[in-house]
Amino acid sequence: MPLYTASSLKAELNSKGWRLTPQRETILHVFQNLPRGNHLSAEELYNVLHKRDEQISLSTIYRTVKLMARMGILRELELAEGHKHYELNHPYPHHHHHLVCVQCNRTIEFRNDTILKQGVKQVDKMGLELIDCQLTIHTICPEALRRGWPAMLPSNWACSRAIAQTEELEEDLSEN
Amino acid sequence: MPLYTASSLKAELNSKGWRLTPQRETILHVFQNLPRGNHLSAEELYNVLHKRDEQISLSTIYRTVKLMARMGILRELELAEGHKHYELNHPYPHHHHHLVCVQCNRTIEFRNDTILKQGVKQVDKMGLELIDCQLTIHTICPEALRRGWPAMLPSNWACSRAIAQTEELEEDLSEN
DNA sequence: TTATCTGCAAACCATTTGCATGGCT
DNA sequence: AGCCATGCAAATGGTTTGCAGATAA
Repeated sequence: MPLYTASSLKAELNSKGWRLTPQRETILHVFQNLPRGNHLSAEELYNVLHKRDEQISLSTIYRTVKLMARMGILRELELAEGHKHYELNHPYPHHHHHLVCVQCNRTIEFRNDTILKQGVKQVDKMGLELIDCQLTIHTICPEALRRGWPAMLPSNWACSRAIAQTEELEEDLSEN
Repeated sequence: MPLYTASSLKAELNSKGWRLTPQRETILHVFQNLPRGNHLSAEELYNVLHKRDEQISLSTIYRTVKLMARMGILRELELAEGHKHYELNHPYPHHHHHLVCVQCNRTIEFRNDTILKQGVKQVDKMGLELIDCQLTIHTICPEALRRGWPAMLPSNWACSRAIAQTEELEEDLSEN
């Protein structure tokens, strides 16, 4: 299931003059063990590591995560939360895309093989190499629509999904 | 050709309790008159307006551009340059997607009707409303590949496309 | 008239960077 | 040994926000 073992990661890094460090290996493992559908921001990754007493500096996290994204190991997601998220770049058939509500920022994953095929076709046509291919669909959820969206009332309005999301977050935080 | 006239924009804004201001009208016009394939960051838009002596504050630009993106009038692009770009959200058949080189950040537009169709299908299936649908393909250009990419040497390496891009930029700047 | 909008300046905050130390190969 | 990587702290820079005055509706 893991796409990379320590040694295959090492080989790929070394082939470019880079090194396999404990930090890089640890970070890869975190992503490999992340339940499918989850993605982490740099800070979230930092916190996950802290709980495990495997402390890695934020700088290193930012550097590693960007390196791995450029290598095609991770995928960089821009999902409207104001910061980037990362996840393993799964190949077919686990490759997927994202749908984001512009009001509540809730993200929904979906698979669609046709899109990946079109991406590959496009890249082939131009003689390029594909690193990542992601469709992002911006929508408004039904609840927001019902309330008369678009209405930008960030301080005193949120659709029920956004509220549910906030409550979930607060529960997570209070668990510690 | 323009998707919105002053009055249709006004109608859409007013229907949500918002207002048509000279600033909003001006900003829409800038995007409507932008050659197809161009996109502007907030700061670029600010500079364009300054040259025309139609000064609008950066805050207003940020607020307007975000509002219009949430309304579906503009599209927010994340093209790896470290800041967001905006362009008119053209409907079919002018709808398009982007391809970005992870080394030189050069962006190439391409059209692919199949992808938009899949996006619409996906959203319909879930009973949602589509605001925007954009495929972003990350690649490495042939020049970067030839030089042994991936190799992260930001200070002393750039593929010829990146250099060409820089030169273009410098020419643009020296024209004033 | 009143709620929205603008402009300004200050605040924010995710991300980057310089540098000295540490550690792969 | 030599070069790459890490950690820390400071800097960066795009974007947001509070507030008072201006202005659509």
